[in-house]
Amino acid sequence: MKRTQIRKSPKRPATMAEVAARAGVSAMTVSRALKSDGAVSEETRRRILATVEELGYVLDLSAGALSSKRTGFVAVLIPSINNSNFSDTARGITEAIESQGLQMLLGYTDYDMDKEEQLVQAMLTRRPDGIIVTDGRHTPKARRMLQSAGIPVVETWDLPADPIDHVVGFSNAEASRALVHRLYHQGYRNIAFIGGASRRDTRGADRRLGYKRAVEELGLPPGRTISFGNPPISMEQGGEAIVHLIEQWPDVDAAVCVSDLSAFGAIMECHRRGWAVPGRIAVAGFGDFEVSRCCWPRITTVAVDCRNIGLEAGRVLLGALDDVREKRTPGPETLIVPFQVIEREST
Amino acid sequence: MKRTQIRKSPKRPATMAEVAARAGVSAMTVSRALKSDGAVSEETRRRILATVEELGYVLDLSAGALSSKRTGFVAVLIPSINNSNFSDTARGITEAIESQGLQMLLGYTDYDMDKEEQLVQAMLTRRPDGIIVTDGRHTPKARRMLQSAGIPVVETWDLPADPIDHVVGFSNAEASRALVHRLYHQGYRNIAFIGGASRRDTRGADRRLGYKRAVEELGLPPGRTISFGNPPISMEQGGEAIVHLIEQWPDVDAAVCVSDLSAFGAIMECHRRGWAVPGRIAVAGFGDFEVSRCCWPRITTVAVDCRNIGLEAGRVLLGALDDVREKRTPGPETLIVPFQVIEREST
DNA sequence: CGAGTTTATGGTATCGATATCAATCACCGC
DNA sequence: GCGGTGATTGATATCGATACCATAAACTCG
Repeated sequence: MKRTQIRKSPKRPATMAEVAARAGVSAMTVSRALKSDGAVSEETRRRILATVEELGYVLDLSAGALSSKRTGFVAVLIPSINNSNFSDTARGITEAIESQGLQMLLGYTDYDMDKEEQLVQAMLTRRPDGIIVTDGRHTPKARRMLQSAGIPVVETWDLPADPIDHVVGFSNAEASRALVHRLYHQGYRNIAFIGGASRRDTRGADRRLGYKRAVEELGLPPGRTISFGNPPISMEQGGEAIVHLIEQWPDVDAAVCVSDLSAFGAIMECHRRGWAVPGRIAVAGFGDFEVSRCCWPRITTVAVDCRNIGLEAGRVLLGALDDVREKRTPGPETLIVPFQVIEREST
Repeated sequence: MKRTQIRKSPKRPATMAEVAARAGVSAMTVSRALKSDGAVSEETRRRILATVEELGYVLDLSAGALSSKRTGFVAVLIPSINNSNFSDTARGITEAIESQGLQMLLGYTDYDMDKEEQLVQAMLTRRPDGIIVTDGRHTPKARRMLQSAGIPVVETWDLPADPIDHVVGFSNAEASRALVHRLYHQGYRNIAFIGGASRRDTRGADRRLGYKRAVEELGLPPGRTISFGNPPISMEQGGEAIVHLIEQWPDVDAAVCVSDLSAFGAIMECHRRGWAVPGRIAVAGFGDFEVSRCCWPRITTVAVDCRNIGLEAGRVLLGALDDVREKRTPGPETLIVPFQVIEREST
């Protein structure tokens, strides 16, 4: 037996059916009126929109997602939200996809592959239309889930040897190598590396790898690396590290840091101790953070256009979604974005 | 006429019904087995989880949300994702809610009320279980939508005169006022304010207001304020501003900046020009960013525990959600978080 | 002017889960 | 051995939109 419930309470939000009834049309017509593409006469649309306004109706996309099989979500995993490089990428992604009515579902992995795996699972639970990750390495299970999710995947900030699907990135190792070569060109011969030993920060590990390759190629004294705890590496840790570095190898004349933040911390510590930068030791960073452009001495670094990585990743994803819709099946796309060594006063 | 579709394609993800059929139980039992609380015998659960694994089944929450009328989303609006104060708050919120299986839906307002209004609308479309905003002022329409959404609302980073629902924040004006008083106590008498004139950054405007009140109370020369463009304010802009400031009022002995970032930029510019900080001019900031603790001179600032604001906002929201579930109806909660003036070498 | 096409709209099935209530079964105490 | 209690499971209706197809009206053109 079905009983009609009569409620006066305006608590329960209005449904599309109610709007339809009130406007004297079918629910389907209301649905069309609320999409931009829907073919509805101008007059009807006006009437419907007025009713929507009157009832304070808000479309329920979670219901729409179920029937249309498109959620309009793009899952995005970044290592940390506090790192402005990654948040710039997230912003770029947002800019690229919001014009298509897509919305970002953001998660932080804390530089941890296991956390990434959990997040991939949690995100897939929301049935995103696509997913963008900030890494080229994953746990086997995460990889499997990404592959079999049946949605476009974009790996960014890396150039994986064996991509899952699409890629928008650059080689952290190559970038770091280029930076060391530049320092060599400037005349430095005892070059050390600070950071990047953590198993967690794979991009940092790649940068260290590039450093190692470079010192080998150039015949410089190898093995001068200092590491510290888990990412995210702080400015303070950069300061501590450079002190250890100079204690351990007093002849070093340049330090490449895994990121500008640690480079900045290192330089400030040098100031406090009266070590001239670059007189006593040159310091370079990675990432071209705002602080590096603004501090004194300004920091030599590797610049990548982080926002652009996001824009391109979003663009590639949109393209892939279009391909699915149009039943085209082009192969995965790999886009290599440029990096640039910027020489400043710290070296 | 209905035709049975036989597909070999594993493209289409498995459904709960398929898992159920394969495990020889009903869909309802699968659903229970996948929730932690569900009452299912150990033996059945094991069998179901094995089948889930075998088929690579991933729960579809977007379908679950429709029937349970709970999406598990918490919408969070922050002014900018690149500002580590706000991203720390977002991180705190995530920490607080993820234990309850809730997920954050993040949006950036770009310090723009109109954008906030659009975002509120877009977010409500996803039917979040609650919403957290980083402001106490909103467009009339945004306010109306928040009020009538029928979900708990938490306003943070502010103490609105007329709260919508719950509040977790502090008075930016009071904090700024306290900072000026501290400078006065240190002996500064010609104190200026940099930033915060934008109609967009209401927190910045409040800080400027607190400054004005303080100089009035203390009988100091008023009106020494410099503003610059729209937020987010950059380090570079802080540098430009302090130059204008000193040109315009050569007798200023201290500058309060709307944020640590502009304070840092100002200090660096002073370095470049050979103006001693604090000898020629003292500089204070707001927000206790990492750079202020690490640079030299370290920057006097107002510290707020940003992550804690997020944790508390999350906690308040969870409480409110519990209240709804248990049909309790306590009044809105207002939690005032402390701030602290930290005196360092820049003043 | 009639066949063919386009435009606007509605009816119905369906997306994939969960709420709710009912049914079954084992076990317990007296 | 019987009613009662709690644990486990299932059947069915439903959440609120959109896809898909059908239909009616208006319009096009040789």
